[in-house]
Amino acid sequence: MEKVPEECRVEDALGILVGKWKPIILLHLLQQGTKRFNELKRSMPGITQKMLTKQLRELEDEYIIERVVYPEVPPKVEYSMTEYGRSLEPILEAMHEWGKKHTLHKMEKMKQENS
Amino acid sequence: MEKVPEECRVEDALGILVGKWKPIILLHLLQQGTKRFNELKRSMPGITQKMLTKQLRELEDEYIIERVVYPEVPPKVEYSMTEYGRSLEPILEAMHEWGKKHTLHKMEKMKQENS
DNA sequence: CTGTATCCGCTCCGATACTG
DNA sequence: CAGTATCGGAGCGGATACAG
Repeated sequence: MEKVPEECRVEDALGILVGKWKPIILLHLLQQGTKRFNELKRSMPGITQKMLTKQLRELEDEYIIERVVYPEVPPKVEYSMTEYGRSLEPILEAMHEWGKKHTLHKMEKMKQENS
Repeated sequence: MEKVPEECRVEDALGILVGKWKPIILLHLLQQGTKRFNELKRSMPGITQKMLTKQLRELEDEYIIERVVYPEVPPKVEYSMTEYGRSLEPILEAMHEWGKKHTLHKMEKMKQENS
């Protein structure tokens, strides 16, 4: 119960999840642990190297994922969720569940309107 | 326990929350119930009429908020959360809490890196 | 009071080519 | 293998003017 509404921090979480490929990247890393750059790329048909790199960098900058470079030839880079990043999992799960329901809910509503 | 990863619906929820002013609009309507267009506008310094209209329409299209027009002169339009829209509240709350922690977490990390 | 209509800069994202 | 560089289109959001 607050007299003065606390400042809204929803955007801080939102900003991290926003990006065409970020939720799916996080899903892969959460479900399958450590993955190499090309493994991720192969598991996301349609993504370009540029976009994968960009989204991974942004998640890394927020300490959500970790990037480990192995100084080998050919190069090998592994990505994984940080312990901290895993704290997003309940939110992603909640959004996924809500999203599923919403898809159905919207179909219902639109059927009603077109009758 | 699923063999085949279920299709990701995080985006469906994400898409609804994305928009520069949407979280703050939802916050106002959740905390303060029904509000008129200009009440909302006054409570969001910086927003333009065009943007407020646009974001409200998008939320309405997703059945998250309800728009009631009173056929008066001057016009009177009231906005409120739908019952359905309120199902987003736990997610918004979770994102808000996570966002607060993230702000602190990031400050810590950046302090470490600059030392 | 509650909107529309325009114009316009900016960022996101895709396509493509190149590199160590 | 894992990137970087460049170009270009599309859409978001701001400023401003107009309308019922």
